[in-house]
Amino acid sequence: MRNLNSAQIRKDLAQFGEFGRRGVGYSVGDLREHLTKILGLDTPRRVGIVGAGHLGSALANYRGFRASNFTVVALFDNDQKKIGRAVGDARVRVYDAREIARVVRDERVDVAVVAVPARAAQSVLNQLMSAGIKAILNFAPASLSARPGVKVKNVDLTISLETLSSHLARPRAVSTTRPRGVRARRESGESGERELG
Amino acid sequence: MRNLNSAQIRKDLAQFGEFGRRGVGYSVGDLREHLTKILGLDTPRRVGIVGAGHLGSALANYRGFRASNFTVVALFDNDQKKIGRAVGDARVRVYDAREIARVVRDERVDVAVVAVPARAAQSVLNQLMSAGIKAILNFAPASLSARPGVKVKNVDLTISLETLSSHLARPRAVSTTRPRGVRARRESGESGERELG
DNA sequence: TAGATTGTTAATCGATTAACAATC
DNA sequence: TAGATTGTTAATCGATTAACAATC
Repeated sequence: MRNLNSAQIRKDLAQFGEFGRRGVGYSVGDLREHLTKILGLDTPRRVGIVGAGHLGSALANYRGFRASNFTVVALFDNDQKKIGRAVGDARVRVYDAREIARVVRDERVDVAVVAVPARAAQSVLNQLMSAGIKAILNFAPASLSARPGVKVKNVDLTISLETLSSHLARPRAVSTTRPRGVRARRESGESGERELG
Repeated sequence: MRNLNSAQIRKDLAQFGEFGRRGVGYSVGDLREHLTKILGLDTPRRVGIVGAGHLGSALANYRGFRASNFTVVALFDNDQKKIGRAVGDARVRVYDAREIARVVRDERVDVAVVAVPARAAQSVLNQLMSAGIKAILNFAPASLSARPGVKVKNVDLTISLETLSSHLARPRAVSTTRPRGVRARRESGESGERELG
């Protein structure tokens, strides 16, 4: 966890303009509005999910989106048994994956999610790029190549677990209330070679 | 994307010991082995997933774990209809969530995944901590409080989408092959005020 | 004017890169 | 010895923090 201080926050905010008034402060409402806009969170986004398996279905029903500007407007699959059905509580129906281009246009999909098996992921990405999608969240454990101008963000669940694993491997990262004397310092291996101070 | 150079890699590696031989180089095999160990990826980890809904089921069947040291050994749910069943291709059966402590012990679970609705997440986390779990991956859109020594890593799918959204908001991040003359520089708003050089 | 808080410049700190001695 | 490549020190760069003038 990194700590911030007031100077840094003031400086960072000033990068984007003068939002505050000297001697008075910042207007919370205005600041929130500005930041939302800067981060591109003011525009509602329409999400299309490719793959109506467990993961795709979970995402279509994900409650975390409720408070955000993201709405899932389409699910795609190539399994005829799933096409036309609704998934869970989601209002959205499953479209044939061959109709990606048409549905993206009709439903004005902004952002796509790839939730298909790894072997199908690149092909799906290609279809999405052809359909004009510029922002894609990829859950498939595959490294995909996108053309310039298209942003692919990979969510690799293995990597998430691996960072936890390194925590288990190094229990010295655990916080302690023991005073940091010579002994503690030596154990943690922190710049013990500093001679002054 | 950050670039690394050889000096930095040498320095970083040297932090953990002398893995190379001057004049010769690094042994790829040895280096890989060392790094795997340093990152704590040498020990097989046994994963327990709480919540056998769409997300939990997706994770239990996630192919990305195949090449890793993670094995899903238990699924938990409080839905009697699910308990005792297998989920998808996964060999693992669903246990009663009330048995978390016992199963964690019997199955030697190292790492837990929380894939339950937000309202149940803190309570599940508490159970996992009581059972002695020290590393938890949380998918619920809730900010949980863990006691010191317990590492909770949150995977917030909304945040992942939001970073994509900011890409859509700022198309100037798109790479271009156009030579970076005065015009291009002014557009991208990069330190144009530098006067020397 | 006194007090408060921003925007901004100057000082500090840490991380990256360059340079080079040590080693094979 | 000449060539190559590491480990490590010195130089550079950028980011964070401190200080302060501008403003209300």
